[in-house]
Amino acid sequence: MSAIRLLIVDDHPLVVDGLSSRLSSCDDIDVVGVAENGEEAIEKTDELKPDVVLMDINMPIMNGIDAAEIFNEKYKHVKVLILSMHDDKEYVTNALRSGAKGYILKTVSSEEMINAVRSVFNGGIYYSPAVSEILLSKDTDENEILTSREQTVISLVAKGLSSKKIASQLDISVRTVETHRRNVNKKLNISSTSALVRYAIEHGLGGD
Amino acid sequence: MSAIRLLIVDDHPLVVDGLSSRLSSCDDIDVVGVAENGEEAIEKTDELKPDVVLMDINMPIMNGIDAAEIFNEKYKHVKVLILSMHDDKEYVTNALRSGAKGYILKTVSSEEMINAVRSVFNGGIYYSPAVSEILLSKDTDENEILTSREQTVISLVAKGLSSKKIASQLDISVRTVETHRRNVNKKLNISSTSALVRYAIEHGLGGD
DNA sequence: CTCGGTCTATGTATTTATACGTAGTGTCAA
DNA sequence: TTGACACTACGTATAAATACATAGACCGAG
Repeated sequence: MSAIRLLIVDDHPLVVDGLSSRLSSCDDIDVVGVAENGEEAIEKTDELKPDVVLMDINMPIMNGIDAAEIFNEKYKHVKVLILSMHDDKEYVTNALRSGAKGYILKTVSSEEMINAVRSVFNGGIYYSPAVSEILLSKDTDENEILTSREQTVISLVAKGLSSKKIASQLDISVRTVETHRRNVNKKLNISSTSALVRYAIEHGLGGD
Repeated sequence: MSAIRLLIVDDHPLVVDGLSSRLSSCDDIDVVGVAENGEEAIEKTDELKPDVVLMDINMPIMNGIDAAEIFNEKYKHVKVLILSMHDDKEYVTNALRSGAKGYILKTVSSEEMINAVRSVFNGGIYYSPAVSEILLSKDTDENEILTSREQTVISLVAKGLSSKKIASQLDISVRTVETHRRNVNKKLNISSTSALVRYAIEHGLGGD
């Protein structure tokens, strides 16, 4: 049985080098290449023919989610395993929606990461325990109780716009913006702009 | 000549493991231990006797800056090398102010990281080229035009405290807090709390 | 000693945000 | 058709923030 051909995609050379180094002691995993962003990973796939792509999300030029979608379209045999620091349900569900076969956090041990690579190679879907917990959580993700419009508004708040400017941009009245803010505050049990900005940034609604 | 005793401090096991693995091929560097936060690093120092501590900034329980300050007080012979993803001048200057002998970004190659470890061990101060550029930059970092007090105030704003609460905490009048806020807004050309919070978070003044 | 910078604080005025309440309109599913 | 939901918006009230201006006290450097 031949080794798993692994492509590592991360814009931090230290991370890449460390992973490569660590994996060099695995007989059944062969690091066939590295890439610094999603686009480069895709470009190298024909040449490198990876079985599994271990990929970060936040990268320049093309992020891991967009790349995973393309892999899912054009290279169905290539399994994407996301390696991310983000443990928000939002990120996890977006990744899986994009076709990734697994999601592990950067907090996991090397052993678990190696197990994850093996699992997805063998056709499984791998979530680290912490991620499983997030997905199975009975606690509804707060973003899911926010309407689309509310998310739009707080995203703009998080970009630093005042309610007046938001109203202008969305062509609605200031009073409507304030109502949306009030509704969000109530749903999330917060009562300051600061907390609202923080929430937005921490939940992928930072507006950037 | 004996090997450099290196202690790696990072809350991401994958990073730690990768670095250890990579460094295991260096004859002159001996990874004598790892720690997941600043406090643990300090606690292990008597036992492990590291020459150099390669340490991240953002970690639970005690961040790298606070830890570096303590190293600088209690273990002067131990050289702290910061390994961080943050390239803000603020982070760099805070780190160096805390006594760290070097600052490299997580974007550097393994070779450079190894060189950095050697440099600080040999008594030098090491900045990666990108960091040097930041420090030599003619562009004044906005944080540098904020007074210490102003930074304190906006840090608390970013933590979600109202001006009234900040006044109470700092034992000054609300009007003084407002004046500080106004001065900051003027210097940074912003005019909303949301933009202020965002600025603070993005420039290491998030108050966390 | 002088001067600049920082911190503190107040007067005045206006705008903005938070919060309670209410309700019309449109859409969609049952 | 009805009801639920989302979006829109206003009345009322209060608190908080923004902005302009001014100035005293203290400290440190020249």
